[in-house]
Amino acid sequence: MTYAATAALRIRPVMGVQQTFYQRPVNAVPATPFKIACSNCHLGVMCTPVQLSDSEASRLDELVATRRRVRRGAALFVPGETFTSLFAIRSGFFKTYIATEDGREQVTGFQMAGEILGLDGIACGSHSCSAIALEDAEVCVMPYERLDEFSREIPALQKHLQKILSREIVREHGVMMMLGSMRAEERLASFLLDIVQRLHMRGFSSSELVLRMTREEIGSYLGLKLETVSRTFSQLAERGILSVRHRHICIRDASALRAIVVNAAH
Amino acid sequence: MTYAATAALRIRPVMGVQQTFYQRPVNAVPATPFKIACSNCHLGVMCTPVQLSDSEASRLDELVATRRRVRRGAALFVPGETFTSLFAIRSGFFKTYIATEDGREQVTGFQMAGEILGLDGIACGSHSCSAIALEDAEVCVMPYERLDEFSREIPALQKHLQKILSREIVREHGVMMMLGSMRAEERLASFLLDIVQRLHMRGFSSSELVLRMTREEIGSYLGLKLETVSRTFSQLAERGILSVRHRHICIRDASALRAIVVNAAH
DNA sequence: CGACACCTTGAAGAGGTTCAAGAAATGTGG
DNA sequence: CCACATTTCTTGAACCTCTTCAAGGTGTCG
Repeated sequence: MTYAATAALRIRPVMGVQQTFYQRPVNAVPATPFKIACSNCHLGVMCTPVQLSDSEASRLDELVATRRRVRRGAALFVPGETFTSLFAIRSGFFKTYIATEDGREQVTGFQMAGEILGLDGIACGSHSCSAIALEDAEVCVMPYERLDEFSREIPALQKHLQKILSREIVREHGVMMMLGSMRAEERLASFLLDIVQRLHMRGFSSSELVLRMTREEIGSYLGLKLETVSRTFSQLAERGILSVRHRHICIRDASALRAIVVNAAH
Repeated sequence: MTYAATAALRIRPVMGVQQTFYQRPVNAVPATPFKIACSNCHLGVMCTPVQLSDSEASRLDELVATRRRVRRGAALFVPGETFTSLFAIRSGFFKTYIATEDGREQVTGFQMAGEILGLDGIACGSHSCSAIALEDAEVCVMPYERLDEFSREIPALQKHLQKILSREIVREHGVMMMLGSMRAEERLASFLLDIVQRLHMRGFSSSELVLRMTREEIGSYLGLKLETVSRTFSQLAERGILSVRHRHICIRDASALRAIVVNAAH
């Protein structure tokens, strides 16, 4: 077993079934192996790539001030909270959402290990959305001031933070496309493909997954009501494209699922 | 007339009616006057605020490599094009949109003078969306490498670029909310309020505006068909909230318009 | 094991889309 | 500068997708 794989296990222990959501099926072909320990972690990509000298690399170890545990259901930050740090997800699963005065909520994303939370706070010094852990989680706390200071010394870091921000913008463009011009079935299909692809990058199955969010949260993200999400799951299952047992999803016909997203003429 | 107002005229000449879209009505109370010439320009905010020494400020004049004219209907950049520069809009009006293989388009935003284009290109070194001028425009070309270099010397600049990126993320959260959980009328109302507020910040009327985009482009942005946009305009006009003469819109009852966005219970 | 949260499914209804036709602006070329 | 072609906009009617309301089922957790 490579160091990379060990690291992966460290990030997301694969133990008992109860704990092991998004578990890699026993008989699955090992997914594309990691090149380095943190290759599936933005922070990792932020630290490791290419042009870092040893001294720079060791300097980066100081970037993470502390770790912070977030229990399932608890908030990592809430709107209005002063922005002090970015958070790299070490383990666990989050949702972010915004709320309006009149009580409407819109889930803006689901984040998993290796992704960065808190980017919204840079804009005006306080957070504008909530980040809620959907399973017990641990994050690396990176004080923004420190990050900024390090960026000045390590140009690659500065550039990388900008890339992470830009990537989020591009991701949201995709969400806008989905919300603006796809039908329910296409939205759910592209959602599942997105989640499963990101899990696959982390070494999990590309066909099986356990959702960490409710139908209502999926619906909020997709701009649909929970009943519509449920019905659409059922329809895809009936057509043999998925098996759905509550939150346990198995993609039986991935190309059919992709075809739904792409071929959806009109 | 203050220098600020002069500068505003320089940016957007107010001459004949044919040329003067978003014209400030003759009898309108002058809108919140500019504090400084570029206060309504991200680039300006990037350059001018607080902690810049004279030498730093003069250094920033070198940031803009060239100006570039973009004719109405022409592209500033297209998907796949190598990312080299950010663009500050000096005058004119743009739309950005992404397209899928199957020909669907989604307008991701409308940009006006003082706003920054090209942020999507940072993510992976090439642009992922198109930027099209909706009226003859001029942009300041800021080579990214140079920007990056300057950022290292001028910490405030580095921070400001991050803020611009983060602000775009937050803006898109708002779009997601709109697309995900608002009805047609609410979407159009929030769209108009957004546009008119941004125009007002630039010294134009807070009640009159001339749209630079078609119903179809508005519809694409709002996740609606052009017919629905047209009908919704008509309904709002019938209720006395707007006057609509093609692209010339007059907001007759701004608080009613705001109430549509906020009070939309459910 | 029982309470609670979550999910599924049905039926009726609303909001938005589609298709179609005509009217109003805009731009073009003579 | 005017007439014509083109684009853009409006409006109607039928249709369809998704929502709403409601009831019952399933899984989870204390």
